[in-house]
Amino acid sequence: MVQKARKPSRAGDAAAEKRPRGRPRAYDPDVALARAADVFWKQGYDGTSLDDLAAATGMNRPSLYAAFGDKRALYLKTLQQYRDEARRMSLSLLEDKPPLRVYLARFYKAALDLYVLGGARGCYTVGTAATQSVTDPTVRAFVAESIRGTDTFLARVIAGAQARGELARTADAQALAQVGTAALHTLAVRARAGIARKELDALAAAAIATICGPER
Amino acid sequence: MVQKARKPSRAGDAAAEKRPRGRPRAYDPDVALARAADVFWKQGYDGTSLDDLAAATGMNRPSLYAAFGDKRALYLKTLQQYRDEARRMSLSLLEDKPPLRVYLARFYKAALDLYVLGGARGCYTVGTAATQSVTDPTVRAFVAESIRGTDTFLARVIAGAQARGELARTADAQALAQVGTAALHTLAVRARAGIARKELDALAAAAIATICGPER
DNA sequence: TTGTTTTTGTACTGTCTCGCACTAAAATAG
DNA sequence: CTATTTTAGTGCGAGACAGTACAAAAACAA
Repeated sequence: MVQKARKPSRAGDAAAEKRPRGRPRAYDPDVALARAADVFWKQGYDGTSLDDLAAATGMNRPSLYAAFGDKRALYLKTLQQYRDEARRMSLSLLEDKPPLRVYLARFYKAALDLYVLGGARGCYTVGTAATQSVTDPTVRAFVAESIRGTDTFLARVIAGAQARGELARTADAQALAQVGTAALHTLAVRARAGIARKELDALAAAAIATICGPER
Repeated sequence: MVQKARKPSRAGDAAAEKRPRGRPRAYDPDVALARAADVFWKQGYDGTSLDDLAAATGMNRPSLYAAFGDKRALYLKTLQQYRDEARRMSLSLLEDKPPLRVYLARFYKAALDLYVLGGARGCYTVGTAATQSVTDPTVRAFVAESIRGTDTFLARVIAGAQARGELARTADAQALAQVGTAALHTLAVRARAGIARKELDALAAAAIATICGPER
């Protein structure tokens, strides 16, 4: 699975902004990073060799080192990219200010779409980083931050809905957010265990009902 | 960390039932299995070498092979042992037929005691098997069975409490059990992320409140 | 063309790793 | 005391792996 080589762009190329001096790269760093993440996602950090990564990205080892540093540095970059993308997505689903119930449905659907893409792989962070977390303090801190980030993001969304009168004023937004995160985690684990999408959807619906109350 | 050598038992040994013919083993298979699990638990499956396992068990590689087969077979045995032990524990906490609220408090306390033992390592299955789950169908099936086992076990416990009048008759035991499992999963992940015990305890308490209703 | 710059691709080194063959040791049986 | 049985422990060969040195290639500059 080789990356499509960028054709040698001549002078009149469309989006070609001032090509730098030497031989042009044969790969797109962002695409390569995503391909590398795919491999880590499936095989885990320790289960992935540099040859696996080279094969997946279409790059050879020296190019990998030059572009991303060693295996660990590359992995950390994929984690970062994953989290950035997830946050961007979470925010974009909020743009038209939907009711909480609608938003959560979108949120879990988007997550599950990602979790079952190309086989049962679950959440990238839960499925691979959690394993490394014990031996690598940097990864551990990253995972902890990610989880807290999800908690506080959901808490903010839920508090907003509460302010709009969608939830009882007595409800504890913080606690409900943790229920939401817990649901995400169990979905992440269950998806990686190969449990069917239908069941996962039902679980997500149940979580939404727990947070928002039974459907009217 | 070498295993204590069993002293050469003479004829009048207490629990010595008919020693077999050849040279006696220098290790206890169950202890060795537990030590091996400790290493996998911390470093993950792929992150653990046979030398690591040999060092941890005090056995050498040929003895490991003779006793447990190859690395994968050994890992599967540790998974089995972990699940058996977890189930045994879950049942033993139920022996004096405590109220649901009390039982769940014990249940999560026991889980967390295990999850933070010797550093932040979380749940063995979630923390290590989930990673292997994608590439190893046997592990995947095992993880799925374990999760379903937890679901149905908690459902049975909750339904029992419901029958005793501890929960509203309208409550959905199945759904509440999934909340309970989800809480366990988020605790497993969070523990492995190094989140403090105090926070984990609070999360467990919140989960219990969600299942049983606010404390009276 | 010729030189400069940057990337690509090959090849190499030392280390780790698995799995097994083979020898040494520790026990029992007779 | 010798033979037999079972395990312990050493050591080896084949292969995987990470990381790097070095030469070839592809672009631009002049």
